[in-house]
Amino acid sequence: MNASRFSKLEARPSYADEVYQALLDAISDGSLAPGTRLTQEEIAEQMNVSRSPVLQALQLLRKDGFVQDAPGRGVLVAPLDADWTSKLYEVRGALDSLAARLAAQRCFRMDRALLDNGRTTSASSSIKAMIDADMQFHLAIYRASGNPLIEESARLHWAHLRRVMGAVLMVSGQRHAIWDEHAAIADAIAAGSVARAAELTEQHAEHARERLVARLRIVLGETGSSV
Amino acid sequence: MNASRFSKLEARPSYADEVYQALLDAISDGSLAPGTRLTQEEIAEQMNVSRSPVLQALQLLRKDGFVQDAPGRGVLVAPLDADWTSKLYEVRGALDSLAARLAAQRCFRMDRALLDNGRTTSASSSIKAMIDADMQFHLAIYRASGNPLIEESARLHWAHLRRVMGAVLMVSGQRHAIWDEHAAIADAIAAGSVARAAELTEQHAEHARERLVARLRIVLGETGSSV
DNA sequence: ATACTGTGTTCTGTATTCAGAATGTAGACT
DNA sequence: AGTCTACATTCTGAATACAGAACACAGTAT
Repeated sequence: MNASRFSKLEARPSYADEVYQALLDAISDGSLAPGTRLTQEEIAEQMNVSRSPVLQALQLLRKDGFVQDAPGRGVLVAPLDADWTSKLYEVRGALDSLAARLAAQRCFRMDRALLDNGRTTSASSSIKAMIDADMQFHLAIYRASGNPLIEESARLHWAHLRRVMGAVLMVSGQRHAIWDEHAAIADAIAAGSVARAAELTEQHAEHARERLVARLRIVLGETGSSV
Repeated sequence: MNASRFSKLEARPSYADEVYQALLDAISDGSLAPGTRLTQEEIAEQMNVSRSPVLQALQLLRKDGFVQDAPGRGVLVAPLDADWTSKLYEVRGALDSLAARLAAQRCFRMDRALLDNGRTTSASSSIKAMIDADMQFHLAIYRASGNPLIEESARLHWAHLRRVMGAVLMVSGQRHAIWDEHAAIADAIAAGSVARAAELTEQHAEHARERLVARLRIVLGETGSSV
């Protein structure tokens, strides 16, 4: 068997991984609402597996902060928390800024389609498409940074943010402002302006944080900020 | 039962958590050398539990990058990797810088004992004590930042770094330079000099990165840098 | 009526069993 | 001798079985 004519078939992901992904998706896109009670048996039955892989998946999700231990009765899809989200944005801002700096050092030229696509989706399409375009833009920068750890962390952050974004239903006017900022960031990176790219990115994260957290507080019926 | 005379007994951590911690400690402090093969049965027997909690613990550790899937035969304690470590330091630097900025905004006055303690340990004591003092210094800043997510991420980073630090056996001269930098950072934070604290911290992380990664490459017998 | 206690139900985490995949080894064949 | 195949071994991940903790409810005593 010298002729390597056969394509490698990728290893089947374990059930535990699949359950993890399925739950993560459902939680991120809001189809599992914050506060929902989950039991291992329920999930196991619905996905046609035993409780073992479900248990493992839930442990992973707990570590990531997507579910909490409910008092005694199963686990809870983590409720939305404005303070926590605000702090998550702080971390994300630092990471985004780092990624922008690194990408600018390489004068990364982003595919303009990402920007164009973002603008068009922000005008018309669904919330989901808007969030997705947003994420794709930032993911491109993470990848361009050459540091895979950034994307790894950011993926988790974005899963959390998707949840919040979906819940607060940003209006398209705000979305437009976002893509102006995106364009400026892309230009700075392509021009190799390291400091400027970092600064714009930090401001962008800060703006996004303010917009999002303020709206989240309204949705949650919170009165003031404790942070 | 109105008199609350009884101290709450804390919930017993699950076996899975305990196995996770025990393995994490052993890997971080080097008693489980990089490249060591681990089997679930071995661990289970040594810790007097069944394979179930061990499996869960290993999944967690795999997600954190402390172990890898060995080809077909068990898992492997992750080998040290200079490039990867370098990138980890990039992320840590960004987070440290953020923490320093936030701590400086609050003019956090650090307990001088941490600094004094660091200097004395760097002169005489064991490697372990030196690393510990280093970590305690940075942990204090993370806590002072008021953003618990920073400490959460950083704990993982430090577990990785402890491994590397232990492996390269820094000489005490370098250690001394570190505590000069620490003192300067603490001063800047206490003075509320946000920008300066951030800058010093970033430089500190960069220095530490260069020192550590260079030594690691020597230990690993690598020739050049691909980053 | 109210407060307390005992019991049933529910759900988790751990142990145990089971089935499948990968490696190593011995033997057969050229 | 070298190579291929069949089998034994080893190890994992999933399924099942088991024991203990937490809540809910009912019944009893005051």
